[in-house]
Amino acid sequence: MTNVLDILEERGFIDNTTHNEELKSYLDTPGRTCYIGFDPTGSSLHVGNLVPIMSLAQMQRNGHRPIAVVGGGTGLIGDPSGKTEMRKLLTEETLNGNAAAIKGQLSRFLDFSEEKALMVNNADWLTELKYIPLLRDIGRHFSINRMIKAESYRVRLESDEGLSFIEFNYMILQAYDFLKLFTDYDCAVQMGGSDQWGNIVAGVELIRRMRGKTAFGITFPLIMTSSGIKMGKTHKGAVWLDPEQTSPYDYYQYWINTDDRDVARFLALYTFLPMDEIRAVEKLEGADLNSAKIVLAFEATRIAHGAQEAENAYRAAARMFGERQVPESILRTSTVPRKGAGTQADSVPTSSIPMNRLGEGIPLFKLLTETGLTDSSSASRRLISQGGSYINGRRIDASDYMVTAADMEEDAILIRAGKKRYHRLVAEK
RNA sequence: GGUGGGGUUCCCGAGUGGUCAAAGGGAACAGACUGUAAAUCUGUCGGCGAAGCCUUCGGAGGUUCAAAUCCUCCCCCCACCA
Repeated sequence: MTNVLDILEERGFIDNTTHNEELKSYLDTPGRTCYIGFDPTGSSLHVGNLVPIMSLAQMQRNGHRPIAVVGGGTGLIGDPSGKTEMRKLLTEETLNGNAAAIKGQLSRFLDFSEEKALMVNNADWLTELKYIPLLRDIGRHFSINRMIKAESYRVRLESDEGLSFIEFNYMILQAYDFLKLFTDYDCAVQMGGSDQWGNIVAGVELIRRMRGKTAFGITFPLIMTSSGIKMGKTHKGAVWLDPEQTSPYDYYQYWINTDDRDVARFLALYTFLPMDEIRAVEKLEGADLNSAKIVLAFEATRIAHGAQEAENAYRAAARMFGERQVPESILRTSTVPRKGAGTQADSVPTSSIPMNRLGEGIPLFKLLTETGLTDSSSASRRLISQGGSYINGRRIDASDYMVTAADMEEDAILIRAGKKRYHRLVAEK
């Protein structure tokens, strides 16, 4: 069980592969090169991108060389796959900025030293292409008859939205990417989400036609939570890897709130913990299952933001929700703190408030809005009247409650809205 | 270009002159129950320091005591035809 393909399979990464047996033996030799394209349509990757990222990391940990292709060139076109409508076209500037940001984030997951992993931007070659030579050299290998049968195009051809010519070319460019990487980096494996199947196969075939060699494709399943939501989505939008957009504490909390049914599956996908430990998690329930969630959250945060941030988030959560000792027997390889790491408040959203304002007293409903815990005074009143507002853990149900210096506890006031949202107020001297 | 149908509060979707801050569902939020889970039940779900007031039904005007609802122009979407 050392072949990466088996590992990926076992951990739930595989949706489909091209010529599975050949691929497997191809990967028996270490030092193979594989790639995944990342769309630079945003300035940050998010939890939904984690499966591709982790698969590259698994590849690297098992002796192969991953290439992350930032789609600076294809991003100028817009992939119609899996989209019901045409994407807005982005400017080259924006795309380049995004590409740079994404590179930074990937380096958390992959070791780029000594070219153990590579990052390239397909804008480097795609923007150089000349139309006529492209048509003559590449275009002639593509059959329109075949292309329009591809799921991604068919959906759009049948829809009211239609498919623009620019999008129709996307497949050709992605196939060209694969050919280019195959030629320049000896990269014979492309991976991607299941919606990429058509694009990947197009590349595999292009390589066979033009080089007479076999290249391979692997696709990942679309990960949904058991409650039927796309992975990494919350009502507030995506869960980002950029700590500026999603704080490590919120990131940790996202994982803590994992549905019971998903814990083991997510541990396999989103951590590097050994499978035999993870399988044991499937039998856990109740409090122990919550311990497993702590490990999941800790590991996921550690991988994305580093050990320090993970520990801060752990301690902040312990302070807010009470500390739970993670038993040694559960996922023992994890470096999660197990013996009372203590608590800390730094990771909880904190703001300061002038002492004199506290002297006069501030209505609680105003403070709730100021700290961002509610959107309006009306919402605050609602919250208070429903018994969802707390100061230092004590429920406040007087809608006209005045917050004063008397509410200070250890130089701070901890305001809570509902069960999970906290804000800490520190007095300015 | 022609003809017909639409654009409603976060989403879907009712509403065709007052009783509409606007049915119903979903999402969300709070409470209870729990394990910071799920399911369930209850409540809430435009804004404003209560009554009351203010803003909202694609945009701009108009008719009317009164408009999401009627009229005019404009923008956008869809269907069929060309």
